[in-house]
Amino acid sequence: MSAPDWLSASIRAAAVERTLAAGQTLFCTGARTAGLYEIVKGKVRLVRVDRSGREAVLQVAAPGDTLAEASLFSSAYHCDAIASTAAVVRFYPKAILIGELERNPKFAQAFAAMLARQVMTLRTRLEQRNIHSARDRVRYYLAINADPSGRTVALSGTLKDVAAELGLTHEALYRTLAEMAADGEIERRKGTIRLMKSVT
Amino acid sequence: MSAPDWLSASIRAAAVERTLAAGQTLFCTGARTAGLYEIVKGKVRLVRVDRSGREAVLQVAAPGDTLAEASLFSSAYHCDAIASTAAVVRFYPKAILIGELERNPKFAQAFAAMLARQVMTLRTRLEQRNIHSARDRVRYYLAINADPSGRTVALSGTLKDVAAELGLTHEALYRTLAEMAADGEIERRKGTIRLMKSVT
DNA sequence: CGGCGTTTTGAGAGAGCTCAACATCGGTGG
DNA sequence: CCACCGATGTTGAGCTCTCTCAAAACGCCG
Repeated sequence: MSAPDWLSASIRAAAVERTLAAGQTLFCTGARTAGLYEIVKGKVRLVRVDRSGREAVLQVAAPGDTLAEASLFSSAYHCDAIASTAAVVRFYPKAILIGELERNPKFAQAFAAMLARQVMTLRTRLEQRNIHSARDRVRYYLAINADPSGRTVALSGTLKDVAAELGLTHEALYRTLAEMAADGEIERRKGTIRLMKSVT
Repeated sequence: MSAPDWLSASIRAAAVERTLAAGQTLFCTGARTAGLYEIVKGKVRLVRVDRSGREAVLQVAAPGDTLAEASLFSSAYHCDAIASTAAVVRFYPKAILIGELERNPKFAQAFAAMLARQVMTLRTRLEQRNIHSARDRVRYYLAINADPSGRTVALSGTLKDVAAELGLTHEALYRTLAEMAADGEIERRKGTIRLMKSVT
């Protein structure tokens, strides 16, 4: 969720890089936890699959983000990690991180802060899921992902991906965006969306 | 999310207790963060209110749980905390905790572990919200909140509260429970629900 | 050019939401 | 002790909204 400025040089040295093809699985639910990953390139999504086969997207990690931080304290992964695009990840073994956590208070604090940010992000997503109207949910998404000017939103990946992240079917998202564009609320461009109304 | 075994005695000493009436607000969104709270008695819920007035329940803290941990690293609260019942909370000032975090690696590690557990809990709730069928969502809730025997679930508070936690209207929850009882899937008793089918 | 995945649009149905009425329970006060 | 009151619990009916299934246009890449 943030550039890993909290990873000290000594830890970085112990890291191993790994390349993933699009669609490749990094780890599965139930597998023993080995450590955490930092995304170097590409996108990796964290999902859980329920028995009906639906895929719930828990997180989409972009370069600089880390994956599976929580699993440091757990013996098995609780989600599947799948590369959305071709990707490169850096792997940090669990034992080294835990050792650093015990020895280096600065690192421990930074790590805790990172987890705290994750908690807030997840809460925001939970709040988003409470919005029933597709249009309001899209508005919320746009508001959160808008660039500092609050005027444009860069779309991460395909609209289909965005739909999954929003918990909508892709059809519902297409329709909603089309309506919003027709109402002049947004303007669609290649890979970005311009907000015409300022976000309250 | 866990008994605060990670709070050292010296920190405990600095804590202040406070009593809340049912419905009373502990803190509001946007207020400057003062520290975190431990629930001693009663229940306090963490909510966000969207512009349509809907209340999204982010967490229901019971005795032993802590509230607003993430806000240690943030200058303002991001949710409202409201007592669901009459409650007693213990307040731990931010400055003391941060000091301890820097000085005591054991504490920092325990704190990080607690946050990691929160992250997993939130992900589970996010997954739950992805389930569209009311019945499946209730099943999921029952499975998660079942006691070790996996046979009975103690209802925390009113069914209305549970409905809010599940992201359902209370009518939908009532109906679903009635149907499940009619189908022999559950048995309803005062304050508890017995699962008749074992959870897969 | 052909194939595959994304993007679009259409029509229908199901499921939960909304509004509404009523029952039930617990507490309060006369 | 009983009437009253508010909140919870319960059930009914209609409606809206998204999901689902379907089909077609578009864009990208080999």
